[in-house]
Amino acid sequence: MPNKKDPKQNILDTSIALIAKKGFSAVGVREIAKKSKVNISMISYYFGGKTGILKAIIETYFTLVGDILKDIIDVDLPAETELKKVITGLVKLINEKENLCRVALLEMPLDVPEIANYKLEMVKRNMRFVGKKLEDGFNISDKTKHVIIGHAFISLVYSNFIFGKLRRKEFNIIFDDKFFETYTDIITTIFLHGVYGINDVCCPDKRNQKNKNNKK
Amino acid sequence: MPNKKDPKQNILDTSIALIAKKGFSAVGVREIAKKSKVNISMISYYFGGKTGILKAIIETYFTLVGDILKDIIDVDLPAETELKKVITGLVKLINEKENLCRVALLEMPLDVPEIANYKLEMVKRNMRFVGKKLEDGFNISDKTKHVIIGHAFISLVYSNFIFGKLRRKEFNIIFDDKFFETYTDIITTIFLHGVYGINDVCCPDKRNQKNKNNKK
Amino acid sequence: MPNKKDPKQNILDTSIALIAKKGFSAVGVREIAKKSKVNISMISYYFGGKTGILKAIIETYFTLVGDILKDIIDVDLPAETELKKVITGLVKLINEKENLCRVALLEMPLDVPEIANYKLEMVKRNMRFVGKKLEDGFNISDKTKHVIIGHAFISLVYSNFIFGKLRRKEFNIIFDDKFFETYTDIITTIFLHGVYGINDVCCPDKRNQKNKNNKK
Amino acid sequence: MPNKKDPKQNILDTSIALIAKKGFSAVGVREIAKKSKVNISMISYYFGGKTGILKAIIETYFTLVGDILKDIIDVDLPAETELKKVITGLVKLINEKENLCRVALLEMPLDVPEIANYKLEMVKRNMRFVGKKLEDGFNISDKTKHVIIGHAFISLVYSNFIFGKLRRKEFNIIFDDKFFETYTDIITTIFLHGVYGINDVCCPDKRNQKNKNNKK
DNA sequence: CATGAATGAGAATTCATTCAT
DNA sequence: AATGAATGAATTCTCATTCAT
Repeated sequence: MPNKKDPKQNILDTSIALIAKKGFSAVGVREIAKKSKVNISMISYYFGGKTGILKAIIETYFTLVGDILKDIIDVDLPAETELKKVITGLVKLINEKENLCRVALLEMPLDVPEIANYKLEMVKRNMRFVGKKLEDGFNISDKTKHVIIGHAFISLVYSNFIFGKLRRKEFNIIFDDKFFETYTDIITTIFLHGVYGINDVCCPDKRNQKNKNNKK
Repeated sequence: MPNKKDPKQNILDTSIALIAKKGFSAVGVREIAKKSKVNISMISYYFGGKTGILKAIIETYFTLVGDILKDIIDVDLPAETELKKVITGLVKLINEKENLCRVALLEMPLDVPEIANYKLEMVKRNMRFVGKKLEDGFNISDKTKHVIIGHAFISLVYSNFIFGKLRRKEFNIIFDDKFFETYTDIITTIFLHGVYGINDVCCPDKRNQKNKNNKK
Repeated sequence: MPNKKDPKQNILDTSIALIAKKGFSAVGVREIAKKSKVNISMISYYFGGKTGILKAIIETYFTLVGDILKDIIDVDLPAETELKKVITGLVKLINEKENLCRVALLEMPLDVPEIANYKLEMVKRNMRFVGKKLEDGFNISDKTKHVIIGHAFISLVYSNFIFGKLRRKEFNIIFDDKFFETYTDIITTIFLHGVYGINDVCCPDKRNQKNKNNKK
Repeated sequence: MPNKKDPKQNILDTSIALIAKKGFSAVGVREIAKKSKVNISMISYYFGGKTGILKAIIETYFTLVGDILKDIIDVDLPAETELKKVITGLVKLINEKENLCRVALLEMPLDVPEIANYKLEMVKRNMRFVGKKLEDGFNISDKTKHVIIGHAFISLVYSNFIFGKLRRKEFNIIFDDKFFETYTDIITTIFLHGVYGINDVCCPDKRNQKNKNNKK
């Protein structure tokens, strides 16, 4: 429990929870300070102001995502396996740090160009990974398609978190490890089958066996 | 241009644009009133307060979606065709009223239970449609899978709008009718192939015809 | 029930009830209009604005008080009898139109000199009556005493209404005709005995019999 | 002059003066802040909002009254002497802090139950004192009479302040120490003689000499 | 390093009144 | 005569930030 140890991390954790719930603008520094049990001035002191918190959150998120990607890319694997690993890694991240992901991805950059640009840079970098996979592994080279499929990919991975939150109480589904396993499987299947479908290629698994002509 | 005609609609249009850009909490009634060129008091007068605007937006959106679904469901069609028609309809709606959709779907309900409940009800109603299709047309009856695939569906359909906005200026892609045609095709393909993949069934088109030359 | 008949009186009645409860400034014209079931503009139309209502209320009250005094003064009676009649009349008025009296007497004139002056004029006129009685009937001619006793008189008469309202629910006293009879008796007794006491004269009733020389 | 020293007391003093003059609802926090030469936010900061000021005023008043009563009750005195001391104490308080008294006593509680209940509790406590005196010293035990005479008592004591304010400029009476001495004497005389009158007992002073048994 | 009082701009809402219909 | 939409000023309260201690 690092809450008592590091006030900066404490503020960050509280902020993530609050912003995920209410949105950045709707959360006040007073509220954050009170819940973090630190003095109001500490927020300006540590983060240079309210927007500094958002920046720190976004940085944390993209660092984590970067780590996931780097670990997978470093090892040379077939495109499919890589994608599956990436999806698994991302879903694990979302599962563990859902609020962080929500804030980092969905909160508007509030006309703060510094944040907007940083976020854009990160998104681009991650997208480049998907783009490369599509080109290398699936013979899709059209840039427009890259964009569409790239966004489809990230949307699929995050779908449960974007649209599921509102409906959690409605279901008696328990969001345990088993659920996330199923979730990862289904999302991976949809994406892989879906992308093969774009290339008019059936059955990814069989493709590998038959070694059909999917030239790069 | 009905801006000069109906001040209520004028306020609504301005609000949608501003909220889509900055988020609900970050937009002030002053700003809305100024851009709408109406008196600040008119917002309370017409909508009973700031949250009334958000409520009106959400109502408008779900009415539009309801109309799309109703038109398609009324005619009895095969599941696949229906899904494709729904996707086409939704993408058209998003294309025409992107900001409205963004606000209605992504804005947090701000702890206003009235809004949250209404939104939830609408989401549930629409989800039921996807659930029925999955059961009738794709032999998927597990409830957990319905939820996951349902959210995957809506995420896919909206993917370009959730994650694409930030990157628009980066690409020289023009978001014209042709783009949205391509977009609709790809999303439909991904979803259909993806869902068939879950059932370990290859090539949806072939499945139906069982013959070859499945040219897209 | 004149509510449906005369909208002006309707507005006035509603206003009296509301202002008595919440105070003049705390009551809005919207509230009055809504409860009176008339259009908001009618208040300006009939009374020339919100303060016009207060003016009308004060005028009504002092007219009623004036009528009471006139009826009693016209007939030539001994001071004591007159005072008792006045107290009886006023208590009856308060009993019947408590809210009207409360508003007319206790509401601050809000820096509207027109109202303040009118009210002052009325108070002076009524006070003159008490002053005359004190001089004629009780041999008290010192002006300072007139003021003090005059205010004591009016305070006594209104005491139940000024301080009693808050505590009504506390008691199981029923404010019926019998109560007001007792109330009138006690107040009259206190005032008469009290004023005689100032002159060091015991027992007003006996005084009349003994016809003592009550010098100041 | 503590105005420059303690901004909280400064706000309170200004508020008392303004509310006494115009009524609680008619006074705005802007006005208070401006006259107190503090920032508007300080009112919420110190008192938690506008109603917090009223609450603080009422608390101050009843604390002061409680102190007066306690000092007198602690010493065991005959009922008459005690009452006279109480009246003297209260008149002194009113003289010194007239506006405070006016606000605490006459301002409507504005439908804020917290304030209303507190005020009621205080009024009840103080009334109990008068009730006890009436029972012990004057053989008046009927509860209805207690209420009537209790209110009469407080009304008498405050009479000059309730009805006198409006007419101050009219008289050339100077409200100096001598006036308040006269005022205290007259009020005490009226009340004592008045209450004896209720018991049909003449001349309280003589009563003591003659040592009559004054049964009701 | 840490505090919390103080700031002034800005938040949403409500006000009494007016005016075209 | 009567309506109700529209106005703009005024309402209370909260905001993120700063600064002296």
